Amino acid sequence: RFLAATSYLHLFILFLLNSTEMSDSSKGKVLQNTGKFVSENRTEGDDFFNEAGYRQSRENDKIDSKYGFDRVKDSQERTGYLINMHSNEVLDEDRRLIAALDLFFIQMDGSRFKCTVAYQPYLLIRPEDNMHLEVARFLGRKYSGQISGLEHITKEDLDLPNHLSGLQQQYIKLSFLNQTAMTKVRRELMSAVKRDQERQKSNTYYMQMLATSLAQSSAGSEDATLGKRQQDYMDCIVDIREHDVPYHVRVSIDLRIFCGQWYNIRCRSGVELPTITCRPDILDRPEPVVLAFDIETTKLPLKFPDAQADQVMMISYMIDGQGYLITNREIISSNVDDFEYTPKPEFEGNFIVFNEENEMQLLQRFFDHIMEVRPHIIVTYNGDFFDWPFVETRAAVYDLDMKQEIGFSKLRDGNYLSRPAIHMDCLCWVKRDSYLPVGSQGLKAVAKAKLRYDPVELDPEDMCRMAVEQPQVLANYSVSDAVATYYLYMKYVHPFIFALNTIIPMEPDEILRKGSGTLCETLLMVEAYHAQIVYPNKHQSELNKLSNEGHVLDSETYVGGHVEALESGVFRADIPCRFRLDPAMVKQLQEQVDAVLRHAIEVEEGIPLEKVLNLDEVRQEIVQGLQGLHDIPNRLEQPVIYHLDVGAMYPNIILTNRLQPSAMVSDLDCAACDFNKPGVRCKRSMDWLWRGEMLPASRNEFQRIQQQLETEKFPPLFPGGPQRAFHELSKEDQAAYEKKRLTDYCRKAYKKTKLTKLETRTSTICQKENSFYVDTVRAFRDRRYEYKGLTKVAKASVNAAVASGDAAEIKAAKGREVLYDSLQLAHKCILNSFYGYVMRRGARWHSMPMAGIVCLTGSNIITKAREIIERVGRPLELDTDGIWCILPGSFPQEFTIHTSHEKKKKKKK
DNA sequence: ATCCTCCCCTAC
DNA sequence: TAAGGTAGGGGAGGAT
Repeated sequence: RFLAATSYLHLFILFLLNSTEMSDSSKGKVLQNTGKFVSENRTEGDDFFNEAGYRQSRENDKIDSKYGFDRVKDSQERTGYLINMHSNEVLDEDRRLIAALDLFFIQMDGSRFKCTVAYQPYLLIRPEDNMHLEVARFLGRKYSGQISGLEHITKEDLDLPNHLSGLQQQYIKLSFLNQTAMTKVRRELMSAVKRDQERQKSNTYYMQMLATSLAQSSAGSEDATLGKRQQDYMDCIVDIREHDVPYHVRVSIDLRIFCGQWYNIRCRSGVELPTITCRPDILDRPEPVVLAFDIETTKLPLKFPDAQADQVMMISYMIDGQGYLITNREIISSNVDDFEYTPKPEFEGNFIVFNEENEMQLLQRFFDHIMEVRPHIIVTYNGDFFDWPFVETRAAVYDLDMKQEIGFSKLRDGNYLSRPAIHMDCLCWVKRDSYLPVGSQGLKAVAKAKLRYDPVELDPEDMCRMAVEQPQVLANYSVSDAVATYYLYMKYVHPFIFALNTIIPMEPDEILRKGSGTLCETLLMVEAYHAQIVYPNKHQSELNKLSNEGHVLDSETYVGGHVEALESGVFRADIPCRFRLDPAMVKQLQEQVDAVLRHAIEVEEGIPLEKVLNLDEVRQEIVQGLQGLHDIPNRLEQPVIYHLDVGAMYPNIILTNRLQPSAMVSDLDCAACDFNKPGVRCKRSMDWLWRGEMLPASRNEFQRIQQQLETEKFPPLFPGGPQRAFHELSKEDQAAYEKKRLTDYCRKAYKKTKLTKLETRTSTICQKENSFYVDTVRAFRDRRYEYKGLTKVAKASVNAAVASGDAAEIKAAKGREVLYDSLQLAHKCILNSFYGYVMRRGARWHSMPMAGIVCLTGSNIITKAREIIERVGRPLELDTDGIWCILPGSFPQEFTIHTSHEKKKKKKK
């Protein structure tokens, strides 16, 4: 009774606080006490209202308002560009905290608003067959305080035997008011499922034993299980799905809401779902307020700056192209005047200087300026690990709380983030998407490679001296980093991230920072959801797996790309080489000339053969050239050097063979499938190479070591705790101890710790399988082709501009060329990840056979190509999908085809 | 002195 | 917690 009294008192005080606050801020509309404040069915352990959650939600709204994102309360229709989203919690009309997604919009005129979509988080569970109703009733009772909705649904399950005939899997969808409630219930459901799976495993062994010895036990065991079922329905839950989808990803997928798009938004009363309609017809991008900053600090000679002892000397930043510099006059010996730093005409930088007395005033000035302009996006270069933590620490020295001042603080993975403003760290883009080698990932090198100018460089050891001796020079340098960061962001990072934003259901800063495999998986989740396909759970690797021969596997994988280094030396077009051609191969090429020409002209260029004007001449020239090579196959002549490569090899292998994790089927899958009739063509057999590294010890030796471990004691879980027996350790720790002990044993007994084995394995790929995976890959490949096409167009316009001598146009066209080229490169990285993703740890769609097949198929293609080349020239080096080679200079190479088609001229190699 | 493992970095 | 993959060269440093 006492507990109940305190909690009511608590709620009541919070309620009072809340309603006064509301009437202050919401100007007009005040949430009324509906009288449902303390609802009848509320129970003690009820999580619908928790104080911490409520305070957090208020905190969230406060900081959002500080940046001008106030929650829309009227029902007027607005058009807004969705720039960001964050999960939040709001009170419903029963004053319960419910999960919601805050959407951050910019309007055409630059004004801002926030709109909130309430959406219940959910997960799926699958009870044993014929137990759905009972389990649903049971769960509804057991979790009446937590579960807010319970629904029987069906989903496409690609692991379900015979699903191609239309069979679907049935699930119970459990919805929750908020994530706290879901997490709590999920924990118990998951351990129930885990228990069941272990029972299943031992059951199979048991059943196998039974099947071999006895034959008449089925009737009795059914009765036994029936009795048990009535005891505890928790044990009837055999699977749990989609319980680990981040909330904002869930809402974004289900409601098809993506950042980087325009929407019409009309809110309705209370927390009813607002209507949100996409406006793909609006193509203009709004211009968000972008602030890029960079700091210079003092430091000791040959040391890295230490935020505890060193100071910020300068902060330079750009806001929408206008530069600012704040100096710390305690360090900088004289005032710095306004100046200009424009490394290139298109990267203009006029700097206004604020000379502040000391570091505290410098920081305060910076924070005040941020709150004055309220940037949508703050840009840094390695700000996550240098600038932000340094500023935060220095501010704390003066009792300035950065989170209080501007809303930024260290959140997940040590990244500095805020709710209303996005932090874009350009270094993340450089690492994942720029295709620059690690040695060129410094800001200076990136500016050179991507912005195409030579930035000011300065030895860090000279900086402190220059603060005293040459403040203006230091200012120039300081500012150059802010300029590079700002324009790098505007030119490359922003267009790329906000292009991906429209197809990947995440927050912009996540799209910038997540691994490429996560981006792939999220794209796949979007496709799967809309194809009604239930998500597989995250893949878990088996601990201390045994090989087919009973050895403990240290690691297993597949053989990857094929590499050959064939010749070394200096090869140049002006140094003659000796060639020994194979006349039979030359003859063969000669015979295929017609077919090759037709394919190149009709299929690749899309020009009908009859529109070609000089087909015969070209054909004749090629045939004659080859004839010359055929007649004199041993030659000493100047070479031509080629790199021949297969375009987008892995994605195309995936597409042509319809390779996808769920299509890798076993005999059992096919046996259960209705389409499996004699002579069917849906089963494609493909080989791959498995490679395992295993410990040489036998199974018996391994078991002896396991028995030995059972008798030993192990270090406590926490210092000072009791020692633990082997079975008290976690499964992972057990496996680690086993492997460690076995390795030591092998070193002594076998004098080696590793046996490597290769095996050719064959897998069947179902060609009828639901194609959502390959469809996703194809869509992404085509997206990349679009950017490649645009690169080509831009290149052509550079040439046209050069010809016309229009300086401004040359620059603009070159800019477009670099932009589209880097967009297509970035897409290439994610495209290739669709192959690598299937072997990623924890991938939902995981498959070693699929990755192995991709590589072996590619390896065969490139090997075949090399065999042809060595008969008409000399291959020098071969790597995965390309061959460096030399051919005789007289080999037929380049021809111009004239057509009457609207494309006037075509060049063909 | 030699081998082995780990780490870093690049090519694809 | 979050996490594309394999092939392969080369250097540092420890074990034998």
